[in-house]
Amino acid sequence: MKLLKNEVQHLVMEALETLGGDSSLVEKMLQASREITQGDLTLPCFPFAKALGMAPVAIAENLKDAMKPHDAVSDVTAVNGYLNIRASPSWLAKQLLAGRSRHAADEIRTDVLIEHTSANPNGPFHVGRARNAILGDTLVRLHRLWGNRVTAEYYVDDMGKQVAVLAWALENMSKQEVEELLSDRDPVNSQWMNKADHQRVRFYQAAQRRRQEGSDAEEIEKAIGSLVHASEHGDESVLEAFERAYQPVLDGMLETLGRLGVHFDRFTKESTFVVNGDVADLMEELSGLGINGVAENGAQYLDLGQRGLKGKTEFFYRRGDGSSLYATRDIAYHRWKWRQCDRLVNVLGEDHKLQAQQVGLTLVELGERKPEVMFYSFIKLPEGKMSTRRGNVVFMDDLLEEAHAHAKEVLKERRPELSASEVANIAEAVGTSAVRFNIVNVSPEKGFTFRWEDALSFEAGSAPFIMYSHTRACSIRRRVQEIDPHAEPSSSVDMLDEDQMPEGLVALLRTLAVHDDRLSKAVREHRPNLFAEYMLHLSTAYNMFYRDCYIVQNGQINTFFYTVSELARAALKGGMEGLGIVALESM
RNA sequence: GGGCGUGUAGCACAGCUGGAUAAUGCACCGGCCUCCUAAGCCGGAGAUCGCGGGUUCGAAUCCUGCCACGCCCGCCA
Repeated sequence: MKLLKNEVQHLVMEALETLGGDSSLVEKMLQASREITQGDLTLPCFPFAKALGMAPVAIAENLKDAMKPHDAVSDVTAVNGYLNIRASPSWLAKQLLAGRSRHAADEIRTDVLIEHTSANPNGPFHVGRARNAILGDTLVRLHRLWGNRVTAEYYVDDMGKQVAVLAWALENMSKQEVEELLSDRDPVNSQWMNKADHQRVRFYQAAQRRRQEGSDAEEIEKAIGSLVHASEHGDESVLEAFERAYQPVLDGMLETLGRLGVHFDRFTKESTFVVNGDVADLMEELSGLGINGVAENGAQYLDLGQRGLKGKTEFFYRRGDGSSLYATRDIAYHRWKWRQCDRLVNVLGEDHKLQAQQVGLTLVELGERKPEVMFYSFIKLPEGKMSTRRGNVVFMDDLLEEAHAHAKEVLKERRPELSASEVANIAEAVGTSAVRFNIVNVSPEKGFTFRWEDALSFEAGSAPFIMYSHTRACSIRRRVQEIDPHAEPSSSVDMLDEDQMPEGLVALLRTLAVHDDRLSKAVREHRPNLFAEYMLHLSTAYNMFYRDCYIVQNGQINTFFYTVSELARAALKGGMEGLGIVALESM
């Protein structure tokens, strides 16, 4: 609790100095209490024992007695060698009501560029890719909640083999031929028949099959090879043909993502840096580096082993034919990105770890900084790995439909009086929010197994749980305004005496007070799950407050409670937006 | 074979820059709707923190060995 720490750290330091202890350690050691029931800040006294020649238990006791009283502190205790400091709830309330709980502006807000998703535009968005989009978009939103200026960027892979296969198939195969080749597979869900990503992926899949099994596989390979070659040398007519092939697919994917609340500020095409010459310039510059090496056929690489890379140390950036590689273009892209931000973050699957290291080391070699990377591990199905080729994928479009349908069922049972359009609206919000939360709630580097029952769970620990708390706060506001249309939250209200404050109120005040502590950590360490956890705590705290503190009773409005409720409502709403959960006012 | 990551109640997940009785949810058991929405609240039970060593006053947390799982080790993207 930084709010409290700012206030009392010097008191703890002074108390420690009276015992002759090294107060410079206090800054680091005075930390949020692990046992929330014990207090808000805790100083473990063990590290001071040796220097003071005193038992930790005695140090804690002495510190307790030496601490000067302060408005912000309601209680200081010494337990088992820990000095526990509890914030005064009424002091907390005053700070919160006066808007002083936000971290000070000394924690700089910056320009951040976050690249995420960047999936190849060759087919519908599936759940396996969802982690990138949802984590990335959440990170974007959390940075914005914190106050940073953010550009969310999608790097479009508009050249190379995958797009070439798609373009070739659309040019050279008929719809009928495609369906014949794929006759052993499930047909396109009729609901998505007219969605270009679902339509065109069939061409891609059929072409893949012909490339592998067809009698003319060799010729096809040749044709595709020449397209790839042309695109890599910046042939604009080929690149334009590619774009005509993938753009409708990308649009379909973005429609799906939009339904999840995932949006981008900018799309940057990979070919940009080939066409504008940046890649050629870059390769020229790389070839002049001391760690440059040349293979027999003229291909070039950097020996990153000399810069500490383990395992395979040769990093190839130029083929024997002189063309660039994906990673080379990525480096050109990164230099371009660095010219427009202070902080650069990439969201990447764990399969990109080596490549990210190569790109990072090369950037350093060129005098640039490494980007920050949020890695996540893949989503798998209970049956095993997801694979487009084997056809065991869950499309995001289908998941969202399921989630919507499930929410609708729940809703019909709970709120039979709602109209069809209200039901549709709420079900969509609940369904998409639940899907997002299910993914964002787990730590990115942990493996994730997609289970329908988890994705569609609406109970405690889910997005609807948070949404529900928020609607309660909204409902209360509506009631207050019905009673008195001019009712306003007020920062100058009579508060309850500290000893009369109910448990739920105190819990809520304490939770609101640590909002920025948790947000700043989530943003700094790119760990959205930490903030998701906070939002669950906040919702629980609001529910306790709701239980203990009647804002409207016998037609009378309790302005203090109402003010606290409104603070919580704002925090809930802001936090929900930060997580991409739809903040409904009624559900 | 080498590199990186993960391993915490039946399941899922937090805590990991060393500190108290390892937090939370699901499932399980028991209570709460004449009272601001019960998608809620209260209580109960459930954990050799993968296994073995080491460092330390103190280890889920740090070091080391082993085991299991994932990812990578293309002049692919």
